[in-house]
Amino acid sequence: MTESIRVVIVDDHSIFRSGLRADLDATVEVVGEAADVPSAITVIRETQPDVVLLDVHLPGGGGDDAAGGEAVIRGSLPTTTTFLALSVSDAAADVVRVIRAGARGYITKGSSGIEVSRAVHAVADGDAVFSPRLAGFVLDAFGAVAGETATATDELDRLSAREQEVMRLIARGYAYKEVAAELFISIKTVETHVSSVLRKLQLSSRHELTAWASERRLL
Amino acid sequence: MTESIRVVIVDDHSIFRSGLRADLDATVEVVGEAADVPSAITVIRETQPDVVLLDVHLPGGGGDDAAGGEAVIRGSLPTTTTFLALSVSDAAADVVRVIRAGARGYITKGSSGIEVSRAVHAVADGDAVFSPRLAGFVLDAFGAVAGETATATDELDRLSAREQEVMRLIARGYAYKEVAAELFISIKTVETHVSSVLRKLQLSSRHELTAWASERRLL
DNA sequence: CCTGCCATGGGGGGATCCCCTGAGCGGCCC
DNA sequence: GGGCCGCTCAGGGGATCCCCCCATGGCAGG
Repeated sequence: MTESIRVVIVDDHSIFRSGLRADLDATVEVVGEAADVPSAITVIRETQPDVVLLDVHLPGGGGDDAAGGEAVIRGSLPTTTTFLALSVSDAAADVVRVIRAGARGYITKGSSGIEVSRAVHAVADGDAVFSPRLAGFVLDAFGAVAGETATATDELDRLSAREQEVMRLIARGYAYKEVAAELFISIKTVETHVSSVLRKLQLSSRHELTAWASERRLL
Repeated sequence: MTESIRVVIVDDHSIFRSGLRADLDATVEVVGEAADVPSAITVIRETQPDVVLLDVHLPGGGGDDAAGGEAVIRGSLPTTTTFLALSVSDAAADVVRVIRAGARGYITKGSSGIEVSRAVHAVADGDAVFSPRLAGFVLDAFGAVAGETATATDELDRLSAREQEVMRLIARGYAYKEVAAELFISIKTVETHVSSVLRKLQLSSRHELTAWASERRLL
């Protein structure tokens, strides 16, 4: 940890590479640079850096899809390589794509050298790092994954245990007779339960019930 | 940024607080400590720290729900306060809960003082930081959010423009005649489109269609 | 003991869904 | 010009959905 961290900078602007190289502090050693995807792969293979600083808008992805770069680089290298994405953009689509391509962090180019150095250390340790404007987005998205499940409890416990069973099956698209077969009860009983569920949740059809359950991730 | 960052440590183990205070580097100034939720609120109000280092498993949440603490603290303070969660646990449920409570980062107690210092600086700048074991989890969850949206395009463009229109309305729970009124076409035409959609997507009912669209966040 | 809630079941009926067959019209491509 | 496809519309029919009425038995609370 006290040793310097070896990084490779991949960016198509040489001035930006120089600036980054100058601003990174003493604990980060730049062992290579590349301006495009093919040379990046070569440099990374040769130098085996701890972290790759990767510009999001690399040319070479082929046409308007200016961002196939990460995936290509990623797919051409051992998974042990760690990426930290640099971008002028804070668009949601860019963030998602880069993260899916395997980057462990995403910071904007407005960051100072000290901030970049800190982020480099963090991802070298395996941490995930996101710049301020992106952090909110990522956290919101993450929280949403399991989030609404919590608030649904309030309305959900107004249903009896049996009604909840029926509700889940109905919301998944089961027909009444399928629910009946699944729970070993009569179709008429299923109808009674569904009516109760719709009344208690103030819904008017099984379609709305599906949407309701879907929003709350009860499926 | 070159000034020291003022932090408050909230943890029910005094030895851990002392260790953390000793291990944090010179750029971080500990201006207060607390061992439980009520005193934490008081201390934070008085000292107005830049960052609050918060133990996840604080007692005082009331009974087995050992984690209501963050929400209580969070709800009692201005939203400008930034939280960094510390935990021995890397359970998914803990992470989700803490993030939803408003923490900007989550690191494990196995981290060194240097690592904690670095994380404190990061969240003070507005970054989001996650420890190695948690990073993978968070990134996976995040990627999943928008991941399926991308792959849905493949199946989605097999539908004609009109079919997609009808599909979206149907998936939202519109009745056939409502779709017909919305699109100024006959109910029979709607039926035809729905049949095509179901056939092309290999589904058998509008309920499954709702679930299909919901999973891909097309609503 | 009576009232309320829950789970179970039934009859009936109108609305809706889903599929079948069939058809006309306009555009695109070879 | 002749297929091929998409958009439009129609009739009919069986299955399903959702509501109305109703009843029985169990179980908890006032």
